[in-house]
Amino acid sequence: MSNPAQRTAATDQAYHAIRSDILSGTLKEGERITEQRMAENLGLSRTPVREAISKLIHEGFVERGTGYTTRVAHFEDEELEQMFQIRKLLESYGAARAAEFATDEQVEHLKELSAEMSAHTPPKSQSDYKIISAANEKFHRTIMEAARSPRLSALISMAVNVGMVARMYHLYSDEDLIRSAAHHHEITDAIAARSPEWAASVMSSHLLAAASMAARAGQRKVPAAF
Amino acid sequence: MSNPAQRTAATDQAYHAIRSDILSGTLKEGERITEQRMAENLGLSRTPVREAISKLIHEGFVERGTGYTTRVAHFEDEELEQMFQIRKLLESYGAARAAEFATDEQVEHLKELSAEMSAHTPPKSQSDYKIISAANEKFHRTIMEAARSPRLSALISMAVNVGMVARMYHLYSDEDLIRSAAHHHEITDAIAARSPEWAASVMSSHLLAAASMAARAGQRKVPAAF
DNA sequence: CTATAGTATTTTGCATACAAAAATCAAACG
DNA sequence: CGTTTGATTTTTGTATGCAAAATACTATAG
Repeated sequence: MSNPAQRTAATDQAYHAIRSDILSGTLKEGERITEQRMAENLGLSRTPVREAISKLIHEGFVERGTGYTTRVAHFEDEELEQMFQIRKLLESYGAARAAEFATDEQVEHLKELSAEMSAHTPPKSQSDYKIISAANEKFHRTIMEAARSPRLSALISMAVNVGMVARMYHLYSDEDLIRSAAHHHEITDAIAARSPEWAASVMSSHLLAAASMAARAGQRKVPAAF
Repeated sequence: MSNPAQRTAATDQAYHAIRSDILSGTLKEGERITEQRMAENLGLSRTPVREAISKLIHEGFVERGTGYTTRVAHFEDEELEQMFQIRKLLESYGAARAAEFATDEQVEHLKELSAEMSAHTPPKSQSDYKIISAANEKFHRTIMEAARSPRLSALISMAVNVGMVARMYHLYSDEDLIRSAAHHHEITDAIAARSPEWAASVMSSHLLAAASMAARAGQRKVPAAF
């Protein structure tokens, strides 16, 4: 259009913008989205928007129907339950390996992330939710890196529908979040103590608790999160 | 080049071609790949190749280094072990769910497949191997379908496909294959008996045995689990 | 001969163009 | 009034062009 030398990664910009719109509810569940409209709104061309959408599809924020219909993903409660079960299997294993292979720097990083989450728990504002959510994501990713198994990481990233997780976060009660924070601390300690079984066990509890919350949340209606 | 608007999914074509080249070894581990060269080889433009590569990166077949270096992901020897551990986790869970959700028709089908495999075990000819292999594949797929979890199915098929092409015939001794056939029968019985724990337990044994064979076979080839 | 600086060549990221598939709309028909 | 069919407009998939970043190459200095 008129912006030739844009050196700020357009794909990232599109990705975050759309993702944010989905999480904020600006784009509602089931709403149809098109590359062109998104591109126009952002003042970008279709190419980076297209790539961003591909990524969002892979992560489960967006889904393609038959033909040219692309819409904000809506997910079944059953799927959410399944996802947590699978995560439990894979991430427990990952945590055990992390206890074995994590570097001191990674352990330190986990401590920082745990502390950050605790500092904002229970959350008092929307921004607290965002901070917790982001730190949580990074926490789990750091553990998987520490597990030193690219294949495992790839599988988990396929298994985990980030969109589902992010959108259900606001369904956690304060008690849930406090316990979650405690779990993070305990997982960190288990890894620091180099105890694979302990780490796996706590991770398992952590995700079973999450699965239970997911099931419980199925009763209520979701008013589109933060 | 001179190809007017090909309507046969170019992205899929590129994806499968590159993936296949990686699995077959045509593209070696650590080898650098560029969009342009891939596109030229396939007679496509960069765009679909680019998308295919993005997908492959996300799935862990390809990795980006710093800058413009994109190369075939390095496949550690140790990852073989990981692969079986992961498969053990996922397929045991799948077997448990199958015990819960399989239809009578599916149970019947599993019985037929087990019987067919037994009838050709130990194999006396190359065609016996092929029959066993085909029945084995169908057996596992049927269990997966019976598990009623598309996400799980997708993950397992990924885990199995990664680096595990069908050139594993000679790694199994007759004793191995006899035991494998016994496992299949027992898994079928466990599912027929609607016992998730039994099914999961036998499946676990089944894959641990396969892992052990893989370790015994050395660092070179990767067997599929019969 | 090695190291380094400067240049030339790749390689990617983004924008744009165009054709085919799909969706939308409208008119004809029951 | 509802349904179907045909034309019109979106919308996507793919190709292509271009500029900037990164790599490879070359020549020069030490």
